[in-house]
Amino acid sequence: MRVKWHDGYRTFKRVNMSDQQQLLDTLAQVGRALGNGHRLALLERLAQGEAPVETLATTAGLTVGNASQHLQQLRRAGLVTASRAGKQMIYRLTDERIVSLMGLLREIAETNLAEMERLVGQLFADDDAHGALEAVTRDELMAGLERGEVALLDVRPEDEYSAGHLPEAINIPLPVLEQMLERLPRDKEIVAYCRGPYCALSHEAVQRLRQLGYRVRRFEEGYPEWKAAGLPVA
Amino acid sequence: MRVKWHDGYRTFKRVNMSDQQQLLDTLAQVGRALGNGHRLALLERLAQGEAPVETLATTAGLTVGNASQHLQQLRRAGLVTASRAGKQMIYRLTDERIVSLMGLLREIAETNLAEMERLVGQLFADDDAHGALEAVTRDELMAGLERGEVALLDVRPEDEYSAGHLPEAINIPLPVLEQMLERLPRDKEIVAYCRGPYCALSHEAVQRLRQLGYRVRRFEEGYPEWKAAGLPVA
DNA sequence: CCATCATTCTATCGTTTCATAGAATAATGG
DNA sequence: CCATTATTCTATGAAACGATAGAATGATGG
Repeated sequence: MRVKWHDGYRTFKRVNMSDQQQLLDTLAQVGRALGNGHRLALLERLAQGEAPVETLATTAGLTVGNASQHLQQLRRAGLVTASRAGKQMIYRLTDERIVSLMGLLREIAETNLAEMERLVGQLFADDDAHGALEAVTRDELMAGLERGEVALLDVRPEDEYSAGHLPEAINIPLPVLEQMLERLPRDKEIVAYCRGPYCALSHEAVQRLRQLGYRVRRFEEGYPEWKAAGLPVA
Repeated sequence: MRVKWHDGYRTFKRVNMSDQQQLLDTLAQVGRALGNGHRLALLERLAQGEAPVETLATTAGLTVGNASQHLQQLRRAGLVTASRAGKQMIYRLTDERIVSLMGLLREIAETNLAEMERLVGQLFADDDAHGALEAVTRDELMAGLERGEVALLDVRPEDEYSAGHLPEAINIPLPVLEQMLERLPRDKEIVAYCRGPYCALSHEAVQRLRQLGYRVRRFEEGYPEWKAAGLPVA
């Protein structure tokens, strides 16, 4: 029973292999897809919404060719699909649960890896320097919105915002923040969010706005987590 | 800022790398740990309960030396910890959530990989041959136990059973199944379970018991999933 | 202290992964 | 049909991974 597979090596190894081990090997293929920082960056971008290769390459800081290769690998692992739209190939996540998978991976890593704690600490160091800027939790945010006490600020690029965002959120991409301050109300607390817990955009936005005298905090999650939790999006 | 790391290559690459990418790279380390079938087999065994290296090596079908290396890798990824007990090193999962992580990985793979479907189909082919032997769901099982209509059979090796098992379960390791039939009631339906959805032990047990005329089905999950769901264990 | 047992460490070899550059393919608009 | 644009494919070299065998370490029990 020689099963045709992606390459000769595996074909050889899989001969006479228990169903069990074959299943685990196939699962491992999915694990391997998560085993590279650049691919995780691509997945994080895809969690914001579908996108063509060039966009993905740019946000992940890769050459187009290299990004394409990583995307093929994600495709073989069943994590993304692609469809053609004119000259462009549009990639998207196959499954809403992939966001949960990455979230769980993150939580486990944060709990059990010292290195992780160090890096997260570093990411939050600037916040602390400005005086205990705790991130806003989901419940807090929802309560604040309910009472009309907070304004939501989405600092992601415009294309990610328009692919989906939190209800009522105002979009000011970080690079043009200072040029569009008139969009922000001065009488409410501002809560900034971006791509997820590790996305630096909202950290940066909070720092810059505080320097300008705004009352502003960071939402501890991002758009993908909000959406994956089944909460309403626009 | 040259951070000391596991090897020279990474140290070099990480210079001037964004916090962002460093975090994703560290996460990727956890992903990579899940990217090998043998390591997944080790994790599956560890989900049954802590064990020394030799036991782990045997159940995963590895040499002791090789198993040790894989375990080091899992340790570096923060997925397992080890402690010495006399001459032996006892390994265990660091976190209950790792079972959920593997479950989610499995669900996503099953939905999105054709190869996965094929292999699962193969695993279930024998059941179907004997006439639509649907696996028992968790709810069904709980209802059946409640009404006292089913007897639970744990076909895992004795050491895994004694590390924890479903309440009221009778343990008959598969290799000695025929020698211990007197432990099984003949007036109830028997539900067999083992290590998890892909574990072949309960499949095999069901086939052999049906040949002997027992009314018997398979539980669709295993001990780790039951425990991870917060249900009572003995 | 020595012999034993369990495990880890080290060196090695073959295979795989990753990034790069450049060729090939596919759709579009003249 | 040709030039352009977007993407994928192919070949290459450097680094990492995985399995093996044998040496080294660490705890135990005489």
